[in-house]
Amino acid sequence: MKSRYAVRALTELARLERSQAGRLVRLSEVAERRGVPLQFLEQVFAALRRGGVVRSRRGASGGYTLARPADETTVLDVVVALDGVPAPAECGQGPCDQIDRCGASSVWIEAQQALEGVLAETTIGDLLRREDALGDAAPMYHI
Amino acid sequence: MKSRYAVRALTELARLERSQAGRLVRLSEVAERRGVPLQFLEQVFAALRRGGVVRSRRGASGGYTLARPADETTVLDVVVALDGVPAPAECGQGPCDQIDRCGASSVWIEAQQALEGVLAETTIGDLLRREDALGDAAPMYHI
DNA sequence: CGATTCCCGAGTATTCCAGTCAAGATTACG
DNA sequence: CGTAATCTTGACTGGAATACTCGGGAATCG
Repeated sequence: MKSRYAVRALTELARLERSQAGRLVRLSEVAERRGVPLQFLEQVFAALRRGGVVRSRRGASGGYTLARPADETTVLDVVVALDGVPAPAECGQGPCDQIDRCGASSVWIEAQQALEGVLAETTIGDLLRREDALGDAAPMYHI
Repeated sequence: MKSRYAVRALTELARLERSQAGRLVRLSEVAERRGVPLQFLEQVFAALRRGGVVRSRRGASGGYTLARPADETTVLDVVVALDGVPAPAECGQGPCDQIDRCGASSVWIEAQQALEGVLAETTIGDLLRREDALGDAAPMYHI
């Protein structure tokens, strides 16, 4: 949920980085462009920093930058940094005791792996390119 | 979350149905075997009935039965009946306005489709067979 | 120094979820 | 018919998570 904000913000960050190489990007700039409350973004980016997705420098003319190139930063990295690893397959805790022998749990595990697969194969760079393509061409199709 | 209880309960229901053809299954029976609070199961099965997954008859010697054969009842059916269709890709509501043109949203849509794919390909019958296999063979591997 | 920017912890208002309670409706069977 | 068994419904609750907000503190640059 908050991952969605993060992904969009990171895409914007990647775009700004591309146009002004070297310079750090202010959070207020991103917040304004995407219409997200600044103080909420601060909280999100703090978590992203702890997760090693972005790096920061503070003080005047400080800001954020991607820790790795946009094409090596996956959406899964972002989700893990924010919401923790998605675990719809908690086995070994309360509900899974001797009675059912984890046969029913296998679906959730497979589902989780499928989900992680998609998230791990998509990078921020991909999204930036997709956004560029949409911006050039069509009017907006609200799915 | 509550889908997990439902899937396990339905697996148990399928097993009981298999052994006593024709007879309806009491919820209290399922609840006891899986150690789930009865009144919670009632609530879950009410939703399953509205979703067309199970059928019921009330009164003495009433109970529940699968609406379709176990091999034609998918896990996706269950999840949809309980939590509604999983929609990590809400587009057209608040957060997705003109600024980002849904380029970033494509990941969530793909993720959702991958997840639905897995859930739609697994049936209650599959799970029952998996559980049987585990019961025969190994001690329990808590994943 | 002082402006700018990130950083952090606490606070809040709302929403969601697991589980409970109590009473009503329907059927079976004697 | 009457009674017991069983499903059906709806409201309710306590706790957790979520989406923010606020206010101040710390680093860095000019």
